[in-house]
Amino acid sequence: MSKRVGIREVAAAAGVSVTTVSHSLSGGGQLSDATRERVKSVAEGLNYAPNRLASGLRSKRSQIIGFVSDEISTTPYAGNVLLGAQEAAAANDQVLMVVNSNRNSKVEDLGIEALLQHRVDGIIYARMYHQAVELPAALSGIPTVLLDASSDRTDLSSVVPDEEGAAHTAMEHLIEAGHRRIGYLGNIDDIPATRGRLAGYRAALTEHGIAFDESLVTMSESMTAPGRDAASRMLAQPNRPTALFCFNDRIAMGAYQAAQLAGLAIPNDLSIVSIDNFEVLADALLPGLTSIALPHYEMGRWAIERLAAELAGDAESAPQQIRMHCPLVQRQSVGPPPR
Amino acid sequence: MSKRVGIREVAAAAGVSVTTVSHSLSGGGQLSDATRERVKSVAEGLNYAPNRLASGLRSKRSQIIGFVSDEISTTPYAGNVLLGAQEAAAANDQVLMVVNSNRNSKVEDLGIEALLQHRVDGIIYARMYHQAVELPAALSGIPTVLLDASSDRTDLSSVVPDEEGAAHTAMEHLIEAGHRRIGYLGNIDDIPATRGRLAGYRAALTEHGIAFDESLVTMSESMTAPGRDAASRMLAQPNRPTALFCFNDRIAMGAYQAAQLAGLAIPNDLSIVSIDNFEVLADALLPGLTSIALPHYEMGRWAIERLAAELAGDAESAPQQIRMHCPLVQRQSVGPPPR
DNA sequence: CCCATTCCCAAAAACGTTTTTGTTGATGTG
DNA sequence: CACATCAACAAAAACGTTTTTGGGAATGGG
Repeated sequence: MSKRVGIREVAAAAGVSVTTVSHSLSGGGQLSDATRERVKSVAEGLNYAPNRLASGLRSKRSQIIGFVSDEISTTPYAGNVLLGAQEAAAANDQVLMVVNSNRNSKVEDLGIEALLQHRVDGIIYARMYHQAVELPAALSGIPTVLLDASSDRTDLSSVVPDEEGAAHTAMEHLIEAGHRRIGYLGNIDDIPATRGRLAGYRAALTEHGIAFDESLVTMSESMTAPGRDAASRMLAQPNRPTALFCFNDRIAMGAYQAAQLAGLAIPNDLSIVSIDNFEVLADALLPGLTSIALPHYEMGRWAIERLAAELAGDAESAPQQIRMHCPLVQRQSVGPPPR
Repeated sequence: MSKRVGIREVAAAAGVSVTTVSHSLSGGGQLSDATRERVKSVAEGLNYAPNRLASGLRSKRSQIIGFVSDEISTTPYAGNVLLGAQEAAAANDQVLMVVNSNRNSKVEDLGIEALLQHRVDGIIYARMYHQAVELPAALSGIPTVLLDASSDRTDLSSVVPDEEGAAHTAMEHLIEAGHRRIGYLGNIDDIPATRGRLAGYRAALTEHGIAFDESLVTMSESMTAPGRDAASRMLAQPNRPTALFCFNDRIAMGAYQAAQLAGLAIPNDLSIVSIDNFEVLADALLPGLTSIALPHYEMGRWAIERLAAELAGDAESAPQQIRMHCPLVQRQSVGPPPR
């Protein structure tokens, strides 16, 4: 592995010009199939691999996709998004260059500038939870796809979880199990998930002819302790709900603790379903927490594939803003309502 | 932003040659400080930014660091490692290209090959938990630093957590709180952490003149359910321990559940400390779980900095294999032993 | 005052590809 | 048979830098 073999060595070995080698490998130009194949096998035999710096320089295609996210630590979501993106990229002969802003727009601009200097072909602009964003100016002029983020730009493709559908699925599951009095432990932040999940909750109730009851809805910070408090208050009500739909797994964990404090067994006395499918929590809880999964891996894949399509100019289809389905992951926290 | 300005535009604007521009910006060559400064300000004014593909092609320095890991999803550790690495890289004017093998060596080889084609300057070969690795052949010939991984290669730098020290710190904390009968809920896998943490447990006991007691040590899979079972068995013993040191947070969560089942309150009846500082769990548990943090962010930083030093040929210091300190993060799961 | 340094800077080559433009011999056409 | 067309390939230019080599003017020493 002392020195990588270049296109000229291949050309010499095959007895053709470098032009022919380049065309053979890229499928361009007009060559006889015979030479094309011969060159290919010679290249293979010499273990030739292109220098992407050189090819990118000339062809204006670096085969690098920039991935900028706001916050890569603190959540295990990032890993799945990245994994999906990377696997899809690999399938396209692309590779990911990642940059993290840590929620600092100065850092973000610097990171994007670095990506641009490296001539990334396009950028995935990702958030670690669904939110509305304003696109940084540095991104004008480069193909961009939004991931777990939405904006008012209709000229950009984006993918976010179907929040309303997720809540709806969760509620359907509880209703099918026989529950009619279902509490919602909601979130208080002004983010799309807050609105979407509440809407899904209400829609499912309406669909099944269940009246909406103010007293069955609370809003709190989406963390364990506030969730616990909210759940405790709700469970202390005279006509307590037989099931709780939680904004996310952390709140659900608080609900578990509240149930324990109230002496209620899950799922016999109380059913719980939530959103996140945060496996380390959901699997670890006793009993296992039934939860709606956010499609992080799939969003990662979709974003890359969409970007690839737009880069290919392929089927100059209009940009798409999609909301992705969120599947239910059943564990043991849901049962029929107590008699 | 229609067209990025190149070095020749800068040269023209400054009234010098491209050579001079290149030297001015890189600090090379011998130029008068006057021209150097003038060129710099002209470049700045024109908003010049180098094309890294071109500069890398000629200089053989792409300023890209490859990051290959075995498994980027499933754990939130990856994010912190990546964050540390990326921040350190940014400080060196480098950027990260990430590739994930998903534990598949074929995929790994392909990923490494892609990195090599992009002419990364060096590679961080990372694992998501401390383990011994055999270096893939593809990595011979490129500067490499191991992260959270150790090998028998003494010519490679590596950084891993100080497993024994971590266990020792945890034990010191319990012993200082007054505990003498301390159970260890260990792990069963054949990995460095298993050996190191057990060694740290024993060392701390010995240091404080506490006899090692077989019956206070169990080994189980490092997940919640097995941890719960192991803890239950241990707590059912006649002379039960007053504190538990857990291999990791998942087992600790099992211990919490076992304590609950046994009617023991934490920390009044039972103290618990573990290793991982897996915040989503540790913060969410009631009471908060005191845990030793694995220095993922710091390992990420160190690996990049070490790699940069080796790339610079800087202080041709020998490769270093270091074990990094793991700090204690106190929450509410430790108290004095019951009377 | 002449020659050798030294100080600045510019011209040209190089990096490894892709793309554009040329060239050659074969084939078809009227 | 002269000419246009075409297939198959090669030569050369180009991408935007960095590095190597060259060279003129100022400086210093004898």
